[in-house]
Amino acid sequence: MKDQPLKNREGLTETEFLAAYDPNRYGRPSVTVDLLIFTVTDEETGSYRRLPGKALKLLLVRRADHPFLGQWALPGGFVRTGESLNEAAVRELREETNVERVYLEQLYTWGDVGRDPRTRVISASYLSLADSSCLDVRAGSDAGEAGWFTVVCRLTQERKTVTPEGHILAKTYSLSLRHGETELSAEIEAVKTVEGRVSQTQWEIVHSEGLAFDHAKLIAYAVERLRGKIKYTDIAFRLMPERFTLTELQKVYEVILDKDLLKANFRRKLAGMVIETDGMTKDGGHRPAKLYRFNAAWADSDANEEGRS
Amino acid sequence: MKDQPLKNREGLTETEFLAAYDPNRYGRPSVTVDLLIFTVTDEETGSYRRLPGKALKLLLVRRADHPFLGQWALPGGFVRTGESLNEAAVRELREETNVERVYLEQLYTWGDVGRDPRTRVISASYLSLADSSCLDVRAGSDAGEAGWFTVVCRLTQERKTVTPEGHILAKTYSLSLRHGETELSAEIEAVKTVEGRVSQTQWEIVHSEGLAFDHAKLIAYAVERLRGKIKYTDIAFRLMPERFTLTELQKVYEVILDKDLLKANFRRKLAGMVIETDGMTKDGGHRPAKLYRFNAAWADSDANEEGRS
DNA sequence: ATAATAGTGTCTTTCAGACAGTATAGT
DNA sequence: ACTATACTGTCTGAAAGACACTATTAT
Repeated sequence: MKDQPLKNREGLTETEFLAAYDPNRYGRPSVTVDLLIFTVTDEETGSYRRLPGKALKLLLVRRADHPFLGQWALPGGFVRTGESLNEAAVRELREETNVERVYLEQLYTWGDVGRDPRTRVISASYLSLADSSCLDVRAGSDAGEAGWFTVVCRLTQERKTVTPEGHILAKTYSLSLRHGETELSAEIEAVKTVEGRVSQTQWEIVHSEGLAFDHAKLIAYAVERLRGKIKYTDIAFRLMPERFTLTELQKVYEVILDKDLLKANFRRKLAGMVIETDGMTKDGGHRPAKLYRFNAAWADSDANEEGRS
Repeated sequence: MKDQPLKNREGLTETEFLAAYDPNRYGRPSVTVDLLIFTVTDEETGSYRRLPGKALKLLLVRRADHPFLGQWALPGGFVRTGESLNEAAVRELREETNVERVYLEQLYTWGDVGRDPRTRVISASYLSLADSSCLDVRAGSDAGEAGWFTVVCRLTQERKTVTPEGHILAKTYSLSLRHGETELSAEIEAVKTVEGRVSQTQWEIVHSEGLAFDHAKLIAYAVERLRGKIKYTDIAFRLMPERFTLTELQKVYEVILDKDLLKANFRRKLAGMVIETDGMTKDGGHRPAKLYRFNAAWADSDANEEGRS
């Protein structure tokens, strides 16, 4: 607004100030992005003229170095100086899966001290969803082993304690990840405390086996979030191929929500989000189904999304 | 699982590896927390026996140094080495407002390059809500001026463009912040792009006057989030005093949502969240109202809260 | 015919929205 | 009586949940 440069208390102009600025005045943590890349695959039922089931899969990589050598971790890496947080997430995603144009959304940033034994690390977690037919399932040009793990995350306990000033709601999730012979498991608790006019939610790992860092927590959090958002947004379609039957779509919802839905109601609810194509399935032993595609003109009500919050 | 220590490719055990680890191998950005501290205050209507109106207020501090010297910014600061992200937010909140036990929730982490001219800065934004009667309104033991700004954030334009492969939904918000003679204004766009099976939302500042950094974006995002959450959680009560009338509560909803609500419906919807007390208002020229308090046993359905998503 | 899936019709309950009405203090 | 607020009753229509029913293919 003024043409003559402002000076601060030391009498420096902004240019002078910036030239003298020492970026190391405050300790600097390392910042990483961690990716939760989910997809849904068909699982053969084997038996005669039955439709394949669906499984929710998550990509994990095996750690080839300390710390947590040999354990499984979420793909991710350090944010570089010249790239934004989102760009780092896109880069890591491409490095791990060779896909680029898929759904990617920032979830939560984890910043506890001691999360990483090497140094102070703050990690922004990103949720990514992809159609399995677009993915090289032998993922990872990156070094080391990678694998798609079948995810089962189940609410196993819900405790509510009423206190004089409020209540405590503790939910325990058991998380199980399977890939071939490898089975990882963990138990995570989400504790919500309401006390007077204050409330707070905390996620804690009760126990974790085979998973590196605090990644069990990040996974449980992401699954919960996925479950929440699938109810009121169109994210499920990010997991579908171009054309699909309504039964396939319903199975995707069911595997994510970990519960069965009623067919008639499901179809009514999703009617506006899909468009009938002229294709039909013509496989085996039963009535063929119409193929649908996503109605890209459908607009959800939620503005707060970061490709949400 | 094994008692004999694992060694990596260089033959180092974990202890050896950690001792040799160079934390500066990757560039380290600075990390800050930025606080969006909202409260609701009474605004005198002046005129005869009328109830006071309500205003949504946000705490801003005036920058006493470069960059953006003299402009207004969100309170916040660097995360220290020994404290978690949440702890840093709690500390900054205390430093700015002398309150500690209030609602605090992580919102989103902003990591664009060039957000801060000093150095690479990544900022986790936190939403805080407090009852104005708990706050020292002359906020800030911290150096410099601070002020509670009346927030008006209004959706001024909504453009939907249908493309062959999807659609683009652009929402323009006009943000206005007033505190005494000072008036800050900005225009922010939230652009959601749906293209085939990919979607993405981006927030951009169209113009910003008097607000430092990209804080206009953080504010618009927080207001949108607050509007979203007030509909399905109990956060509104974090802004209320111990006892309140239903009309007061309704006015808080109205000032946040920036629209009028129908009384009968509002009361029906909130009936389960409040408990009648035996108090009554006994002020002026009209029928007295019952006083209510928050029903702390009320449980919202949303697990995904930090301190949701 | 039968197995297995595809797809529809409709009843009930719940809830949001709209509106009209009654009640009660101070002056 | 009048003003300004407090509070209630009820109609409507949309959406969610539950369930029963019909349709169509390959073998």
